[in-house]
Parts: sequence; structure tokens; C-alpha cells
Amino acid sequence: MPRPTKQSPERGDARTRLLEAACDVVRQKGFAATSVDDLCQEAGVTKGAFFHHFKTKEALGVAAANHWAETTSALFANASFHELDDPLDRVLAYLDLRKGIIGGEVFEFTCLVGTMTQEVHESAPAIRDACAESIFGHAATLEADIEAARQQRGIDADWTAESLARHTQAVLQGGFILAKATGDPELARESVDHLRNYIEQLFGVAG
Amino acid sequence: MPRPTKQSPERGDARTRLLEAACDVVRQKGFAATSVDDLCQEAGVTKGAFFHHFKTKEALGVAAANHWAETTSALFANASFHELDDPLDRVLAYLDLRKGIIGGEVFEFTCLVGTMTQEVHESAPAIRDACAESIFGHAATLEADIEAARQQRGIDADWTAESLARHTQAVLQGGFILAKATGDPELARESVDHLRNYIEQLFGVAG
DNA sequence: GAATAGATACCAACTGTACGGTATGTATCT
DNA sequence: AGATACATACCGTACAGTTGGTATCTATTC
Repeated sequence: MPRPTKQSPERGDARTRLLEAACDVVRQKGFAATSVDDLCQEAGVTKGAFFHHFKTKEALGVAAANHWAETTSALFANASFHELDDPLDRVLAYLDLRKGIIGGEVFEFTCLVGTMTQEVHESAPAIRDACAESIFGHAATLEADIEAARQQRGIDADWTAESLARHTQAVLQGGFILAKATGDPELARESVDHLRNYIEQLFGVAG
Repeated sequence: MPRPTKQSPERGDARTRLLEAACDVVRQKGFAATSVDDLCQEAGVTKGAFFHHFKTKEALGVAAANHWAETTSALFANASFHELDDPLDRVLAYLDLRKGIIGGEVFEFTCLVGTMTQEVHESAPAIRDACAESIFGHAATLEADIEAARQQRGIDADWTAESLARHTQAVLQGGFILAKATGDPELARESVDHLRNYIEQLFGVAG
């Protein structure tokens, strides 16, 4: 899904370009430190266009979180691991996919909604709620496979599929923070490895 | 951060109050959204005092990260779990302590340096580095107990104590994000439970 | 131990500007 | 003709940082 560039004239409309700019710039600088002018410049549009499409900067934040939820859910919905028959294999393949994405520049693999949540959880509830829906909506797609795996293998666990799905998201988000602290993606991958190891152990798989 | 010396005698109250204000306000609003005036008002000092003690807002960010490292390391250094004989017990008791701290208002239990890292990792390397030192310095204190536990129990692991110590910090940081997304501390505690469960399994402890 | 000089710790008032947002325009659709 | 999709120019303010001041320490000298 190649993103239109500033050179190419048939790139998306201003609204879409602003949302994509927000994904990139906010992940680099944070939401508060990203100015409306920053976004307009990155998107190649004017402020008039910005405030035509978004009533306020906060409204853009909400729309960006929703845009993020849409694009990432499409990404994972189309991934090939869903074709695996064994639900546990699907869960583990999901983790492998997540790990494989982590690399290159920090802003390229980190999570927009995790970043925004940290900043605005108190001051902008509308953005926070949109971020929460993205995170937990995504976790819910994983929860189904975890629960299926648990039932299929007859695991009598003291944890719920819901909590384990949420835990995967916590590990990913936390890994991103360590990666940001050092600039080294390996720290995020390392935590995914521990998470995979944990899930294998929960399901009695030999490492 | 250096204790008051003869050259730099008892540092004014204002400096400490500003650092403590930063810990509170930045955890609520984020670093960029926290204005110097916010901090001065919270600390009950004037802007003149602020810029007497800190050359720039960024310098305050560095000092706040160092202050955080100091106060938290003192907190954990004085905790009673260090008296336990079994190193694995110390690791598990550390997790119990971490879990016990999580509760009340979000800004009261979340991590200043994790929050700041997310925001400034690209734009303010000095703050990022101070945050990284706080995070990984803390992880290192845990690493010692993990390594001792591993050697004591003769575990031939495919993971290092260093990576597991870092993973604990990732889980905590990630748990904080989920808690912020919902306002519910339980989500952070839940991830600590999974982490504890993981470590017990790594060391062959029956849940 | 008094006087003095310099450094430190603050305070109040100010400044330049970058920010979010607005007002108003025009071209292109339906 | 009206709505949509932009663009240009502008506005009030909140921001980080400055200036210039005073009070209070500390060190030194006589």
C-alpha cells in the first residue's frame, strides 16, 4: 500500500494527507509538540485546508487515532497468518509478524495511539478514548485466537484470553518505550521474544 | 544528582519544589504540554526562580529525570525485599512491590521517565538519555537478583538476566499505557501478574 | 566582630514570536 | 445556486526566555 508522495499529484486528498502526516510527525515529536503548521507543511497543504477538515487540533488527533485503527486493522486482517489452522500457531505467527515489523527508524514501527495516549490521557479524553478503542479493538482480534487455542488444547488456565491479549499489547507498547529510550529496535524485539516464550509455556509448547 | 556541597550549599527550596512539580504535572499533561508557568504555579515560585535554577525548560527535563532516578532508586533500595535470602524470592517480591504501588490516580503510579521518553526521544536527546539512564539503571539493580537466581538454581536459559530485567521494565511501561488508555490501574496490575507468572515458569516454580 | 565584597536565591515586569484559530476569498463540483 | 474544497492573510494570546532588581547568605579583611 504505497503512500502517495508530495511530488506525485494524484496523492490523496488533503484530509488523508494530513492524517498520514500526523501519523509520521506525531510519532517523531509527540502530539503537543507537533504544530498545525508542521502538519500542513508535511502534508503540503495550507492551514485553511486543515481547519476546513478538522474543527480543532484535538479533532485531528481523534481522526488520526481512528485512521490509525483503520489502517492497522486492515494490515493485520489481510495478513497470511489467519490461514493457519491451529489457533495457537496463529497467535505465535501474529507475534512473529509483530516482531518482524520492528526495525529501521523508531517512528516507523512505533504506535501512534500508544504515543498519543501517554500524552493526552488526562487533557484530551476524546483522543484518549479513540486511542483506547484502537488498542483494545486490536487486542480483541487477538483474543479470539487465544481463546480458541485455549479451548482447543483444553487449557484450564488462571488467566483469561482477554487479559493475555491485553498483555501482548502492553509488552509491545513497553518495548517501544525501551526502543525509544535507546534508539535500538532490538530492545522491542527482545521483549516480544520473552512474550512468545511465555505464551509457548502457557500452552505447553517446548521452546 | 549531587547532594548539597559547600560550593553549592543547601540548594534553594525552589529548585526541589520545581522538580517535584515537574514529576506531578508532566505525568498528568506530558512534557511539551506543561508550560514553565504551570510548573512555577504548582511549585509556588516565580519564573525568575525557574530560570535561575534551570537554563532552559529542556534543562529542567534533564534534571527532573535525574531527580526521578534518585528518588525511585532510593525507594527501591530501602525496600524490605532485599532482606530475603533467596534471590528468586527477591525478584518476585520486587514484582509484588511494583504491583502494590499501582493504584489510585494514574499520575500517581505511572513513570515520569517513560512518559518523557515517549515524547522527546527524537527532539531532546539530553532528556532522552537521562530517562534511559534512569530506566536501565533501575533494570540493572534487578538484573543482579535475576542472575543470582539463575546461577543458584542452575537454570540453563536461552535468555540473559539483562534481557529479562529489561523485559520487566517494558511490561511495566506498557501496563502504564493501558492504564492511561482506560484510567484503570487494574490493567497495569494484570500485566504484572502475567510477568510474575512468566518468571515463575522460567524458574520452574509451580504457580 | 564590624565592614565589605561577591555570590546566591529569588521576584516582578517585560519581550519577541510561534501558536491555534478566524475571516474572507475563489475555483470546482453537484 | 449552493455546497465543497481548498488558499491567503490575519488576529489574540500563551509561550519560553530576558532584564533588572532586592534580600540574604558566605568569605575575607581589618
